[in-house]
Amino acid sequence: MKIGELSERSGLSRDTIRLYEKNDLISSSASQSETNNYRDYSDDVLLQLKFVSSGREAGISISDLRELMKAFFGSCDPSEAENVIVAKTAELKERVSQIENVIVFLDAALVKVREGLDET
Amino acid sequence: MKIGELSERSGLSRDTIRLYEKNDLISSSASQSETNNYRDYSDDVLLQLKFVSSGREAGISISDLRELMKAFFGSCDPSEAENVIVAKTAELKERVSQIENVIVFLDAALVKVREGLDET
DNA sequence: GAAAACAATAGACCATGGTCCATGGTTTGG
DNA sequence: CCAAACCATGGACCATGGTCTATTGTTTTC
Repeated sequence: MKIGELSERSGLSRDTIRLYEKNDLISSSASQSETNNYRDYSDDVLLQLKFVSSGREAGISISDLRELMKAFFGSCDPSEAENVIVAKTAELKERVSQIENVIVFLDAALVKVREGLDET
Repeated sequence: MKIGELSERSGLSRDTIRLYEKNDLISSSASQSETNNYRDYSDDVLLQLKFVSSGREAGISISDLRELMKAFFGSCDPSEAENVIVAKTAELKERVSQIENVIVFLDAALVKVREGLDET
């Protein structure tokens, strides 16, 4: 499919898709036509973009995602892929626990605020 | 205390502290001395910075943190503070679940990678 | 076949979150 | 008293992640 359809189906702008491609998160091939230089994207790319955008929403950087994509889909050796995935999983879990710490703090603050409300 | 000590004790650079102060995450008072324009930071600020930096590490933006700091320490009315805290808590929980989705994906990928390793 | 819609490329632009540097003033230690 | 260490201010600079624009070329569609 061409970038327009991919954009439509992925919910990402053309610009963002091109940015991701430039950063090696996805790849494409030249279209069959000899008269243009349009890029052709496979259906797989759609799945990859879904992963990428959920990763971005979760706060994972593009360069981290590039490593992960390489581990998943690239042809690098599986034991290195394993290392990357294990490492990133650990990072993400650390991140979750950081956020949960903040949530705990917020919960405590909420209790205090509500006590203040009661007294008023 | 002066900014140097605060920097030392908080683990944040002077520049970062000044950035946070400019963004109203913390505040300071003029020093007693009439001959300089140094700022003076209370011990409370140290706690606030601890919260801010853990929030930053958890990926919370400065402007979001500003709202939270206002809710905690500011003099805005408690019911609005409650709203802010509840809203931010919900956002953070959403973020956690996004990250956990990615982790699930990574776990599945890991299994596949390991199967691949076994076969080799 | 002409206009509208689409594509590629490059570069400008923007916000965010920091760091670094230059300047000039202040304080502190020896 | 003098140098070293500290402070404030402002602006430059950087990376990241993305959007917007202009230009030029290609397809679609009527």
